[in-house]
Amino acid sequence: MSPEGGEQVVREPEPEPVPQRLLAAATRLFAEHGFETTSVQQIVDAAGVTKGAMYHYFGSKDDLLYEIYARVLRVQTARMEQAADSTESVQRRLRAVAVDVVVTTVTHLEDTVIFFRSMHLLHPDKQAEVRAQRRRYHERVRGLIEEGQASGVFRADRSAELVVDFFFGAVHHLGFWYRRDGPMSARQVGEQFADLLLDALRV
Amino acid sequence: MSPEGGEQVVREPEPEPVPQRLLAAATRLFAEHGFETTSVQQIVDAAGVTKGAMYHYFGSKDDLLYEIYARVLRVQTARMEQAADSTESVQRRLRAVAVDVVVTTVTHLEDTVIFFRSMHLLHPDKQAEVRAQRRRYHERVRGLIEEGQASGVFRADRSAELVVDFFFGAVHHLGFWYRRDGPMSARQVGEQFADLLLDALRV
Amino acid sequence: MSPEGGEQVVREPEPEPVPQRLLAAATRLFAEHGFETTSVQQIVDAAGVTKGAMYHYFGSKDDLLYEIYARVLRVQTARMEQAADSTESVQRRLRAVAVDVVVTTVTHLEDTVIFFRSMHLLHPDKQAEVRAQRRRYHERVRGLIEEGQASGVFRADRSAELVVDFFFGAVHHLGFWYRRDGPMSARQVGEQFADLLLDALRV
Amino acid sequence: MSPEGGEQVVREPEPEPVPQRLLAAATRLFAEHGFETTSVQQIVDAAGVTKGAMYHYFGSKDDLLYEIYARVLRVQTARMEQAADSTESVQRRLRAVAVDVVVTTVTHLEDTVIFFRSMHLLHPDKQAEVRAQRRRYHERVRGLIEEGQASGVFRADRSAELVVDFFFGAVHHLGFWYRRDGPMSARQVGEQFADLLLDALRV
DNA sequence: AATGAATGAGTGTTCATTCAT
DNA sequence: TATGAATGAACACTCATTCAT
Repeated sequence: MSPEGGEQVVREPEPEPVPQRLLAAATRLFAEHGFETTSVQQIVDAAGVTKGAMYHYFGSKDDLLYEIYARVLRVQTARMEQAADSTESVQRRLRAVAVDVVVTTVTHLEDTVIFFRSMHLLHPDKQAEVRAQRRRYHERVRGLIEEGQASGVFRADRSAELVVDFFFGAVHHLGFWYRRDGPMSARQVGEQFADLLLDALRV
Repeated sequence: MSPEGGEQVVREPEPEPVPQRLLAAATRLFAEHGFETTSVQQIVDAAGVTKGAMYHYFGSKDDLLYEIYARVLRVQTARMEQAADSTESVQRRLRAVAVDVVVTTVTHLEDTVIFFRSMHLLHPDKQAEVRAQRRRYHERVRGLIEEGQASGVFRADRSAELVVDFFFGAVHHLGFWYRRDGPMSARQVGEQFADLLLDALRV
Repeated sequence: MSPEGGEQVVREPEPEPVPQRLLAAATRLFAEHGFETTSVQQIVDAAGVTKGAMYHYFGSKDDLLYEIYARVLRVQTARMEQAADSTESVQRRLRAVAVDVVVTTVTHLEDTVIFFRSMHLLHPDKQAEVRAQRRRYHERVRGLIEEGQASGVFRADRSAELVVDFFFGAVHHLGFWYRRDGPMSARQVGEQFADLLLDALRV
Repeated sequence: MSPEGGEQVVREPEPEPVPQRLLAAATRLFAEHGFETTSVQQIVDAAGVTKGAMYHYFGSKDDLLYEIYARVLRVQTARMEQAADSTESVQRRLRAVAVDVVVTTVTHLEDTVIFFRSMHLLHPDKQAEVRAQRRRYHERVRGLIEEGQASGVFRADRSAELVVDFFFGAVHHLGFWYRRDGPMSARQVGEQFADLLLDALRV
């Protein structure tokens, strides 16, 4: 197995660290078979480690689920804030945010599917944490809409809150029908979803 | 057991039949604790029967889940078809369908939540059955949109299919945020969701 | 369904009585799937009756098993006694008994298989009854051998008891290898088994 | 836990490993109460372990049954081959094989009883495995008989196959009557069974 | 950092039997 | 005679987690 003689050793590519391997395996299995129907044994087998190793890095099976979604949420929040805080017009900023959330949701479609399916199995405290983070996200977007309504570029007789719930409902449901090997790219869907959102706000 | 004398006996109100009691108990518990984390024992205890009785009427725990959602789907399909096949203008018909699906979804919000959470745990055959039924539903609504696009009352540069997926995504996600004791009635949400849908199709 | 008017009614052939139908169904199912892995529901379904009907005629599932084998044992005992008590020479009588037990065992091969597999599941009292009846059977055959040994036509240095156990062991094991659609008829096997038995007793 | 001082510690005798304890307990209980009427709980209680431990080592209750008999079959096959392949005369080799199979069958009488009673409950694949192994065993013995028939030391007008079925039928039925505390030792029965087998082949 | 044997509480499901009708 | 809904105890099996090493 190990290099026998020669000075010049050809290194195997550094394997992914154990925690990453575990998260990747868990994501795939949870998406394929569901959180509850995937056993810790299956996860560690798929990751090529043992149970002891998993419990060394993660406190519980729940922790894996939490980490999977928390990662996505961090990424989405960072990207959304960058778009929302830019110097563009509010229409362009809202459109950018809308396209981006579709694209990143599709990029992490498994994580999103897993999450909306299984959030209710998480410990209430962790559920609350994620919900709070999601709420902050929604509120920033709602702020964008209200900003446009206040400045007259968006129609003001639409409830900004309801529009946000409507739009993100559609986005969070992507996992139920979007197929990566289907006819539309993530960006195409994002553009069209953004169109539909802006339709609803056109004066 | 039966009344002995001739005097007027006060009858206990006829209790709900066992299958209905089981479905009601299962719906409540699945919504509250999730499908996988609710045991058959909890269900039969809540329904006041024994496990044997449950397995007399339902083949499995899965069957309960299936029945819960199949019932809703039957109701929604019947109501949608009535609205879609009326003699009103296509705009009014589409609006009626949109309002109605929101109202019935909210009426059966628990069932809907349960279903989208747990569909993946159903036997593949049953999943396929439900999906097929859902697809027929969507297709009828898409037909309505295409009818309007063909007759020029809806803008034709929106993908009817994408609009359907967008709209029903938002509807199916209602369970994640709508609260019956909140500020908006189901009908109010339905009217506003219908507005947003028609915005997207206005020429 | 039943004839309404006409004098000349065409009768369906009288169906087998319920108890017989139950025993026949039970025999087939026990042989195919085993006693323990056949449910009472399967038996009554196969017999085209309901559970209540079965419990009307049989006290328990055990009773079916008992009846199945008791019937065979009665037949075998009657036939054996007829052959053993005839006026032929002892060699011819023993041979006739040997051939006959093979033939009747093959005729009722399912019952025999079921019985030796499942006797231990019977209530001890019923087990004892059957054992006693079997023992009487064996003893009558042993008597035949001892009669031949006493009269000098069979070699006396073979233990009659052991020969009986040896021979009937082979007979009772027929169910493990004999196939009705195989190359040998029951009678052929019987003749050869009889040969082998008499070989062992030849002076 | 470990010895603290330098003085001579008296070690408890190393306990049997868990898998062996489980097999021993299962054998005893299956023989006493039958396979189907022995619960896994009874087995693990008797072995002094928990269910989890059992399922750590054995895939199922079936597996225990399979292992019990597979072990015996391995032993019997090895011993038979040693006797059959020796340099003795074919008569002496066949006799040695016959005596030995009786002795080892009696030594493992419980396993044999269990097996012939319960083989039909095994998964078809495992049944096939065992049958195939048994068949190889029978065929080696049949080969021995045919060898003797070809060289003229056994009478050739007996079907070797039928003789094998006859003899092993008797052997496999030992469990129904042989008692270890009875008047005959296993070896005595073996010698007499061998006599009866050779009687049938004497020219 | 990592193992893997062992735990023990819990799961969905089966089934012979009873009994009011 | 016969029904079939209902019982209730039992069953094989699973699994997240622990812990001595």
